[in-house]
Amino acid sequence: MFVPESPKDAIRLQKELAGKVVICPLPANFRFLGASDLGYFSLPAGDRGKDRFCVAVILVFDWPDLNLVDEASHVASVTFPYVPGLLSFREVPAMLEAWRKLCIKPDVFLCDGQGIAHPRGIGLASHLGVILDIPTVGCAKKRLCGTHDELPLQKGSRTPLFFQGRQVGVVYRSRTGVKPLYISPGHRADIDSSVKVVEKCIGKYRIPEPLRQAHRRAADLTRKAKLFRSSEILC
DNA sequence: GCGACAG
DNA sequence: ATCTTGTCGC
Repeated sequence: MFVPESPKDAIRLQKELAGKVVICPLPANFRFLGASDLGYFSLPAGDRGKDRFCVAVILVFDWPDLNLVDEASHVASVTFPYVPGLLSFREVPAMLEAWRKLCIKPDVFLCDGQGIAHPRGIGLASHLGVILDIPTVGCAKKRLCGTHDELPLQKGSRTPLFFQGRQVGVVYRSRTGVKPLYISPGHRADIDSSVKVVEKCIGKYRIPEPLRQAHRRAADLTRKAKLFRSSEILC
């Protein structure tokens, strides 16, 4: 039951995995930070026009300089539908394949999605962290669940994100006037150290630099993969 | 029953 | 996420 057949099975598995999530400070010192993202594409009209694929990308940077030191990617077919709260079942499989291809395994991993700021306490970052048993941090561009006070427009401002009476993360304004980020621990991380890592990754833009670069790489590879597979079908 | 709803 | 052109603003 590694890959659930239905959303119902997925939720059952989530509740099981949620019990394995560990909340503790991230390593005080570490050498490599990983960041991942996915791109999706479908083939042009035709018999297989509805097939969906995804490209998972993982970038590894040295810390705290953030120079790119390794990279891996993997193309796979999408096997699970997008359901809010079940995103990890769509993205984790391809991510694990990309992880296998890395030469340098990062010490801390940044994910494009929620950590424990999730209805069942196990968003994408937590799920991946538990499966690989590595420290992960969730950094989402939108809120999935929870409530919070209004946030000042100045960059650097933050406010706790609460869910069911307890703090699950932080809403963080990475740049003045932009929409905030939703930061929460994934696995083997806590709220404070998660925010600190993300904070140190903010460059000139809203999205932390490692995730931003992973996103660009994923977009590039997705475009290439689509062209390649399209031309293969024509032959 | 009516909204909300990561990517 | 993805499909898509121009366009308002710093």
